[in-house]
Amino acid sequence: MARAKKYNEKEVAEKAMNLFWKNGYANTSMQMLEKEMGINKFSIYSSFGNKDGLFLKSLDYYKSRLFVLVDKLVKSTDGILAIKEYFYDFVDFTRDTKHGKGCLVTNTANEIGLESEEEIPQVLKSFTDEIKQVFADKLKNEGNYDLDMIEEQADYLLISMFGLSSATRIFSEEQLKHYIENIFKNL
Amino acid sequence: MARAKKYNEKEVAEKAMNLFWKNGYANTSMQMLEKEMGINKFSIYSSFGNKDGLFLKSLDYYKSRLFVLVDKLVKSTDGILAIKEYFYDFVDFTRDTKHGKGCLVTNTANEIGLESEEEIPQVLKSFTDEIKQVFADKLKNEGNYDLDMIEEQADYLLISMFGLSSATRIFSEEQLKHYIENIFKNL
DNA sequence: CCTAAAACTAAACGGTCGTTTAGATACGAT
DNA sequence: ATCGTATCTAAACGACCGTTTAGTTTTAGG
Repeated sequence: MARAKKYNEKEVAEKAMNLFWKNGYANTSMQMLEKEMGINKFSIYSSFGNKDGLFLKSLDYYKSRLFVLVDKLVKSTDGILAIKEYFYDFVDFTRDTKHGKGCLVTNTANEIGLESEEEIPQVLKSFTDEIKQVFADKLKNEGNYDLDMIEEQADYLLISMFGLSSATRIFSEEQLKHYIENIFKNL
Repeated sequence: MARAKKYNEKEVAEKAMNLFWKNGYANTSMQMLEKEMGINKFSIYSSFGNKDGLFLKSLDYYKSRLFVLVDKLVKSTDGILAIKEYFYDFVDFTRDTKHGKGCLVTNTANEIGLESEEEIPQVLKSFTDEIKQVFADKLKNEGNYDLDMIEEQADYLLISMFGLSSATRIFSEEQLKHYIENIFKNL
């Protein structure tokens, strides 16, 4: 042992996440991160390896924040109504930040895709799969759907979430409300 | 008059569009464009001014391609069914390319936003406004909606198009079908 | 044919990217 | 107290970015 770190890795990772969230992966440079995180590039590299490593840690932190909403959904007994509430919670979640920049996961999926075998796309893919599974489980509890129908509706809800995420960056609260109400009109 | 250009501006702009479409705005470099368009950087700059100018011309060309579908929608007498068909046409349109990269307009909107006063976001904004207006007109012809309802449903359809555009990059033909069918189930 | 202007090629510009390195500094362990 | 090691600062790395420039080639008009 020699010298102790002056910064907390969780804290600086959170700051990094906010910058990635606001600007996207490619448009967030190490120089900007250096400034925002308040530590030197050397420290960033020694703590997180490289830019991808830092982004993965940022994603971790983002997911843990989002899981508060997901957990509420999982634990609810309200069935489809709980999914609708999750959509509204998600809008509030994106509005919570100064920047109205949608969802870090969906933004990154739109930016770099989900198809590559690289680690970041894989993490994104497994997250969206997880969300879809939660939707499917909720629909299962509803009872009045056969298995094919559940798969179909879960896809519908997941894609609608992608739309909602884009929409939070562009459309007004009122327009988002109309969108959500229409999504659940026939479920 | 001195020397004549060896290339056709429309042709090279189309090639540029395909590269922008595949890779996004920021991730398409002038070097890549030089190679794809088959002409020197000097020629690109003398024909299009700069990267933004080239992108705007690419957007022009893209819109003219997409307007084939929009025109069909405008001229149709099938009301809401025509909008649904437009959604399916749009999926085919994105599938027409080797790369399954969604819609150049929505991709760019997701990448750089619609809020800045710069020319590119303004062009994107006016295009999405135009599409929304087409949706609204179709709904008007349907007769059984009041004006508030039309505004609301047009927003719903436009945001659904954003979702569909993202979805074409990630989900299967079958999943997209489920999504579209669900969108129009209650209209 | 000659000339002048436009289109071409290729190299270089300054700036920023992600990443690395050299050297100064601080501090727990002996 | 001092030594060894981990953390810090700050500068530099090569690569690529969008853009410009200098110099050559082509060709229409007089």
